[in-house]
Amino acid sequence: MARNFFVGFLFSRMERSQIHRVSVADQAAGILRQRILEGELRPGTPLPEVPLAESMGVSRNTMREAVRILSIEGLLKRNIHRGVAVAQLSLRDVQEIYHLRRILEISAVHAAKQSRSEVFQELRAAVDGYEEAVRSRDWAKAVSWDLQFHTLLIRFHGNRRLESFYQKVIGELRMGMVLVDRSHDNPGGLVPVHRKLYQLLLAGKLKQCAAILAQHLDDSESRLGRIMAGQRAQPPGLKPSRGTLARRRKTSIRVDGRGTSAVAGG
Amino acid sequence: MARNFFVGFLFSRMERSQIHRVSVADQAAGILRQRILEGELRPGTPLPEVPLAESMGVSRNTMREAVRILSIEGLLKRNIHRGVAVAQLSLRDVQEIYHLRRILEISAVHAAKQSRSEVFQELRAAVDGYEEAVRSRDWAKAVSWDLQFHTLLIRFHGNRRLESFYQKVIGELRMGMVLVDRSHDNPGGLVPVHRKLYQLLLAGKLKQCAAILAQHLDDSESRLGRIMAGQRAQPPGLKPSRGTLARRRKTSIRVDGRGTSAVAGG
DNA sequence: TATTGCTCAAGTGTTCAACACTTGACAACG
DNA sequence: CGTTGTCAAGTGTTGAACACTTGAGCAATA
Repeated sequence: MARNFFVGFLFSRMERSQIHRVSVADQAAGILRQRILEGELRPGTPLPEVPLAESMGVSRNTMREAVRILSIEGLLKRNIHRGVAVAQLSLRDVQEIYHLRRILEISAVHAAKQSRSEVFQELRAAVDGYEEAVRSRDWAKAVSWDLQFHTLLIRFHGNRRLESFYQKVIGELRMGMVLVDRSHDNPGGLVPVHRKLYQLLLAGKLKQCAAILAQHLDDSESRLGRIMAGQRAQPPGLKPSRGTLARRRKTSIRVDGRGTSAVAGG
Repeated sequence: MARNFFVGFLFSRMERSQIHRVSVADQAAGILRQRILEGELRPGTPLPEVPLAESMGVSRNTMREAVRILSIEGLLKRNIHRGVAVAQLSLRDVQEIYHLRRILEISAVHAAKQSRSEVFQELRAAVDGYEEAVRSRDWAKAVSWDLQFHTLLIRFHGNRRLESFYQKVIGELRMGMVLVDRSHDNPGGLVPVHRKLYQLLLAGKLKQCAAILAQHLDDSESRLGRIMAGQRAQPPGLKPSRGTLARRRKTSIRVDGRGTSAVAGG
């Protein structure tokens, strides 16, 4: 018994989660998620099961599990017997998501006082990283730091379920943002706002911080809404609606997306 | 064209959703979900894939899809290579869930004014149904009406994502509640509170309503917490912890659960 | 005695091949 | 011009198969 105590002490820091033990389906879902979130697979892109599975070197059943995961997350849309496609955010979706962000982030700011300081350190890092990314004109990274900042706000709630839900919602939003052409947008202007939010938070001026955050979210929403409205009317001579799923030709999946994607932060 | 108009008119009431077009995996997940939520399958119950699939007459792959769905919903817990089991709520989980309910329901009450009256009708029906169920001592139905009332509150947000998230969370809570023995609890006392909430809502006294709701949620949480704490110490002569998954013997699944389950409302 | 190593059964993770069914497109037809 | 077959492509589902992990029992060992 005494020996067991020492053994337990010595090995108490070994983390079980370090051991690479994730199912193939989860890994496939992860890869696909990354491709979608990075804009390699644009919204609306159909994803036939067989070539998709082959392109990743997994079986069709395993790929179906992966697809199931992502469709529950909202990144893919399944139409029964008609296949899956990368989900497309409507304007109403964007409104819903920003409505959620207002509820969750603002209440998070109000709950910020009793929290520990580690979150503040990470917030500071997010602001600095954001600024650095904008300075080097790395927009993909800038968006990441931007959303990271807001995700950290949610941490003030100290609620795992809420965090994962928020993460999922932000994922959807990010997917919707990839269709925004970077030339239309300059996310660099949002750095001062984030810095201001951080300073107010640090000073404990929560009401003021919440007010500015609300304004910030309103601005972001209307900006994204405008861009999406313009984007939707972009193909000038075409019919406005081609149905939800464009019928796929015999093309294999375009692993090369290489779009000029990304950037319209929040 | 004119013909098409008439045809469209004649068939406009035929609902696409009526046509039985749900995948088998979804149906299996639905059945399993129902069994869990009704307490037929208690928290901690291991669910081996093969007999489970056979008991529903579906293939193992299909059942794996169903299991995947429910594990994402949080109703099942998957341990890799060790099988799945009905999830068990910890006290921390309960705290988290009630924290969420406070955030979501109270802000919903505050957003209640600009909403339509149809929600009020349904709220009224929920209160009446609750009272009726308590009068006839049908506790399962009483819990349903109780949770239905709170779900309707969320409708004031008018946010589909939020509604489905709340639904999921309530599902988890309900699963946790099935281990509460009905003899320890009398949910009938909560009818007046619900009626009061409804009346305040109808009168537009939102702040007062929110205050009572907060109190109500606090009470429910501490009540459930007390019961769970007592429940956890229930098996007196046994070791307190047998690991997360009790190792299964060669028994087939007990399709007959027949526990004296349910009832500790919110 | 406590530890180590071995074996074995049970169960999960994953793949593969097959078939039924649905869908959309195209051509033949009235 | 609208309707009706026909057909290929793709999904939904099944069943069997095999590799691998896990836990438990049992013997060998120091």
